Parts: sequence; C-alpha cells; structure tokens
Amino acid sequence: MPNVTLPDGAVHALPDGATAFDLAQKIGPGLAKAALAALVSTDGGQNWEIRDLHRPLLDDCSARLLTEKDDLPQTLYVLRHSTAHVMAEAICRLYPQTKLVYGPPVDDGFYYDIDLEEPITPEAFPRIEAEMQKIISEDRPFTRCDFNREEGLTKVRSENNRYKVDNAVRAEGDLSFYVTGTPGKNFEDLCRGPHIPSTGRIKAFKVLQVSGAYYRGDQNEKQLQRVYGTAFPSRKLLEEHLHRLEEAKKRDHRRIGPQLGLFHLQEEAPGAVFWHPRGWAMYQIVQGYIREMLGHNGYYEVNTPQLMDRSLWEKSGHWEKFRDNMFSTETEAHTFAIKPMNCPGHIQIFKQGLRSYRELPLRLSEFGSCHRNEQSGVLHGLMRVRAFVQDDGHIFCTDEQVPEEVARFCDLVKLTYGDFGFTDMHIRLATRPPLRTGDDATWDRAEAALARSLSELGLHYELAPGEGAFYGPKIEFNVRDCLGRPWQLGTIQIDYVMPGRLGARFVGEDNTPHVPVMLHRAICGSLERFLGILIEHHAGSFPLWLAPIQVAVTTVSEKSVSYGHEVVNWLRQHGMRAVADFSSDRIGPKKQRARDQKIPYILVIGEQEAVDKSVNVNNRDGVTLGTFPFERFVEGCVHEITTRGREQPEGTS
RNA sequence: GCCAUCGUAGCUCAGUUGGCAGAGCAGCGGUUUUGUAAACCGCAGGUCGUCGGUUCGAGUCCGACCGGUGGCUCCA
Repeated sequence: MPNVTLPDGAVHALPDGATAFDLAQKIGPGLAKAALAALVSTDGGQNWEIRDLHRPLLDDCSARLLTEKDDLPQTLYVLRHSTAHVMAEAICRLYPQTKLVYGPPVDDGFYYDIDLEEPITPEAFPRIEAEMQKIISEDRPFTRCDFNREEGLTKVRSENNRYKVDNAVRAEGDLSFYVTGTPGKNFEDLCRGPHIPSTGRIKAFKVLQVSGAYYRGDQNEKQLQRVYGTAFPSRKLLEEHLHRLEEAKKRDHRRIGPQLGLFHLQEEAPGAVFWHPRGWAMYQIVQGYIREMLGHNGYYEVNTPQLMDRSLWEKSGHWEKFRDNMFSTETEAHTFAIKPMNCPGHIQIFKQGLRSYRELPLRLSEFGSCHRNEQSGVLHGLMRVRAFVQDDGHIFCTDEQVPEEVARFCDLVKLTYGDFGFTDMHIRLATRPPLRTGDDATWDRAEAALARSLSELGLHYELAPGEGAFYGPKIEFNVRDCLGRPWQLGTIQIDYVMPGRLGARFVGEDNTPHVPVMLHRAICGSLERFLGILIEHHAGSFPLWLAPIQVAVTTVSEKSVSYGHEVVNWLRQHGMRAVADFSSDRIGPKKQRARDQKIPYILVIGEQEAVDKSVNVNNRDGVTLGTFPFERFVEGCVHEITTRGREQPEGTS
C-alpha cells in the first residue's frame, strides 16, 4: 500500500497497483482530466522520473501530476514525444515503405528519423499534418506493453527493421513497446516512454522541416531523413512559438547587416566578409575596446606571418590533423600554409632569445587574420566563415601559474561581456576527447587545474566530457542573447603539448630548461561572429558606443543647412560619428530614413535651433526628447558612450 | 562533404498550361523649401545564378555545376 507524498506535503495512501491517474482522481476529477503524466521520486525528491499516468505508482514515493498548464520542460517532453509517435504513424500510413529509426523530443520540439528512399518534401507537410489530425481525432490511448528482454528482442527482430533491432540491443534491461491504441490492432513502436494518456490530448502541433541526418551521427552510415515538428499544450502557445521564430528571423544578421550598410557577402568569396564603412567602424570599435582591455591586463600585442612553411605545421601537428581544413599554396618548391590559428607564430616569438622564468607569465595577443577551409555546408553568414580574426592570445607560464592566469582571465571575460550587455553567462568544462595527444597523467593534471580554478572562483560550470581540443581541455564561456539563444564566445585552453613540440623553453629557477605551459584564450572568439551576435542581440539598434553612426543631423529646410553643417562639424570635433541629411525632403521622411538605419539620435535643425545654437533631439524609437543646447546634448552623449549605456545620462534619453 | 530546398532589377517580391520580363521601395532628373512615421511628375534599371539539353519557342521542362538557406557530419 504505497504512501504518496504530494508537493504540498499531503500524503495519500493508495491501494497496491494504483496509478498516478488514480491519485489524480482521488485529488479531484478536474486534475484527473487535465493530467498528462506524473513526476515520481522514490528518493525524497533527489531524482525525478517522468512516468505514464496509467502505470502503477512505485512503493512509497513523492509524486507530482503534470498538466497542460504546468510550464515545465517535462510536460513538453512527454507531449512532444507522443506527438513524434503520431507523426511517425502518419508518415508510415502515407509512405508504407518507411522504416522508423529514432524519434526523440528535443529543445523546442521533436524529430523522427526515418529510412525512406522517396524524399519527403515540405509540400508533403500538410498531408502529414492532416493524417496526424485524424489520429488525434480518433483519441486512441497510448498503451504500454512490457516484455522481458528475450521476448522483446524476439518481437523486434520479427519486424524486419535493423534500426529498431539496434535500438533494442543497445537498450538496457527489459523492453517496452507503446501501442497507439489497441495492441495487435494499431501502430506500435519500440519505446521506453513515457507518453500522454491518449492522442486526443495533443492540442497544437506542426511539422516544421525535413533534413538529412546520418544514422547514429556517423558520416559513414546511411543518411536518413529527419522530419522535425513541434507540439504545445495549446494553439496559443504554438502560435507564440511560431511568432518567436519569425522575430528571430527579423533579427537575422544576414538581413540586417546589409540593410544597415555593415557588410556584404558574395559568391566569389564564400565564407569571407566584405566589411563596409559602417560595419568596419563597429569592428574597429570592438577591436579597440578589446585592445584596451588586454593592455590593462598585461598583454603585449604582436603580429605574425600569414604564410608559414609546411614544416612548421607538421611540427605543430596541424598538418596531420587539419590538413583538409588548411589553405596552402606552392611557390619555389615550398609549400606554405595560410595560418588557421596564431599559436605557432606566438611560439616562434617566445622562442627568440633565451627566456627566463622571470619573464613569465608572458601574455601575447594578436588580432591575426586566420583562414580555415570550412566545409561548404557549414558556412553561415558571419557566424561560420572561412576568413576571420579572433581576439586571440596566448599566455606562456609555469604549471604553478595556471590557476592564477585562468582566474584572471575568467574575471576579464565576465567584465567584458557585461560591457557588451551580455549578463547571462554560463560555463562549460570540456574534457579529453577520444583522439588526443599527450598522456593521461598530463590530461588529469590539466583538467584538474581548470576545475580547481573555476571552483575557487565560485563559478558554476557544466561538464562537457570528450569535447576538449586535441591538445588539452578547455573552459568555454557561453552567453545568452536577448532571445535566450546560447552562443559560445570565449574559451581558455590548457596546452602542455604544442610548446614542447615546437621547441619552446625557458630557464627555470633551477637553472635548467623547462617547457612552458601555454594557455590559448579568446574572449569574443571570431570578431566576425561576435559582430553577428551583436547584430542579432540588438536587432541592429546598437548602444551608442557601438553604433557605427551615432547621430543623424536633419534640416527642416534649406534655410538651416548652414547651421546643420556647423552641428555636424561640432559633433565630429567631439569624436562623434555623425551623418547629415540636408536633402529637400520634408522632415518626416528624413527622420524615417534615419530610424530605418537605427541611428540612435536624430537631430532636427530648423531656424529656431540656429538662433539658439540648440538641437532638437529624437531617438530611433520615434520619441521626440526635446530641444537642448548643443553642448548639453554632446555632454550627455559622451557620458552615455563612456559608461557604455550602463546608466542613462540625464537629458538625452 | 551529405540530404532537402531556393536563386527574376540595388532591396522585397509577382510572372497562369512553355508564347513580347512586371510592381513597390531604393537610384537618377525635375517640381516642391518643407517643423517631426514616407510630397508630386518623369527617367533609367534585368544574359531570369552559370553552362548544356528538350522544343518552332524556355524565367517556366530536363541535366550538370556555382552559390544561398535548413539540418547532419565537422569546428584546432
């Protein structure tokens, strides 16, 4: 007789074999009707398992019933998993040759991988959705059928589907199937569950896209078709989700960038950026800011060659590992590679002369132009390019100095992101990958050093096993933008391998040579990508300090053009980036054009302003802020720029 | 690189069963001299991604290639 504890602390004694549904009914018929699944914990709430409503509850446990109204990831997980089954059945009905593979819920929806020769195209989505709607209207219960492992394997082997057999063999313990309706009569699928009570509970869903996906993520395996969809507890939530997708589309840097005259891409230079004056202005602002921060933090900026001989890349190990992704060129019997990264160059600088331990830590930074021959299919606007510049840097230090350097870097990263308006930072620690150089003892030491630094700083982090670089583990710094999308920006990586391979040495206190540890680090990562993220985060409406054009000066009529010139010149004298619009349009369209360009301040100059030496200030949101003496406007702007918008200066906004 | 999908004017898009390549905005010229979310008239602008094929005739149908997009693999 299980005692079930509810979230409010109430304890219900239920008969043996009672289900979560029975519990819900006991609490209230409304809840029983609304419940989709249950969260159950047998260890006092440490670990929670999502379970079918109609499975018997475990012995004494804590339980929470999930309804459509619960805005919990688990609710969506179950709902979407079940919708994936419905979609799979619909596809099997429309395409009887389909072999089902795997269909999990994912962030924002679900997918189902299928093996089917005939391509499913977006035109087929409405047909699939209509078929799904039929299944939903039939309101068939999801029925769990448990088998012991032997019986289950026999059953799945009879289905003539190698993927499902694979799934079953890899699953641990006993096997379960879910029937969408009556066993023996309706669609069934090997599945561990859980599911919602019946198909009729699916209120809002949509088939969204189809793409290729290798079986088990293996390039050498068969390419399957992956059909994506999503589901929500209500039509309204689905609409909101689709609306969010539209909003994200409006922020797309590939649309906004060219619109604002920041950059363009063209097919003769795939993966490389043509920066226009306004985009380059932003680029320079970001670079200048980082340069200043690094200067304050004891870095020396350097510059190293674009082309270096193949032999150097062979020594560093890049030629062996990344040859396919490196551009190279032949001349006078030499093979030169265009640098894909700056570290080998920095090691060459380190190696000049005899280094003493007294010089460590030596921090070198470089805005070096790097090229990587990324596969054509991965290129994506500014976010994934072949030619880029990182805010790159390498710290040469001793083993003992690593924690201190990592800590200093973490502080710098946090400060920098704050200045760019990214406050939601999360950290991942990526550990040794399967293919790597260096022995396990070295990896142990490196991973422990990073973990210790993070712990000592009190920074929370998530472990990313196997995601480290081939030469060492790394810390990844991620931020979320204003739409909640995560972006990996900064990184710091310990490298015990490359300095040794390239012959870097320093003389230690003991008067013998030692190999320095090298920390690879970047705060923004690729500046191209960082600009892309800034564009999407701000939707083109950049804070004043980043805005490529800060002020548009517009005249009411020809009578004010002379004062307009004066204002533009004054602004430029004060270091502000200003443009003039003295065209013969009326003030309305001129303001509109400046707003379209997301220029933070639009000054209206008329005869009265010329007399007062004042400016009428408007912002890009269409708000008229008032008329101010010119000097006061500039003071406000300067304050806003130097504080990077962290506090609003009086009188300007 | 793989699967799907797309490519028409600077931008956003229309173009019927294969039958004279279009619109709005932007641009240029003119009129208007303007006080806060787009004044008026006119002009110009295209090898319909490229190459090949089918056809009396191709933006439209077929093939190859290039590039973009959504994913997959990859991301030192």
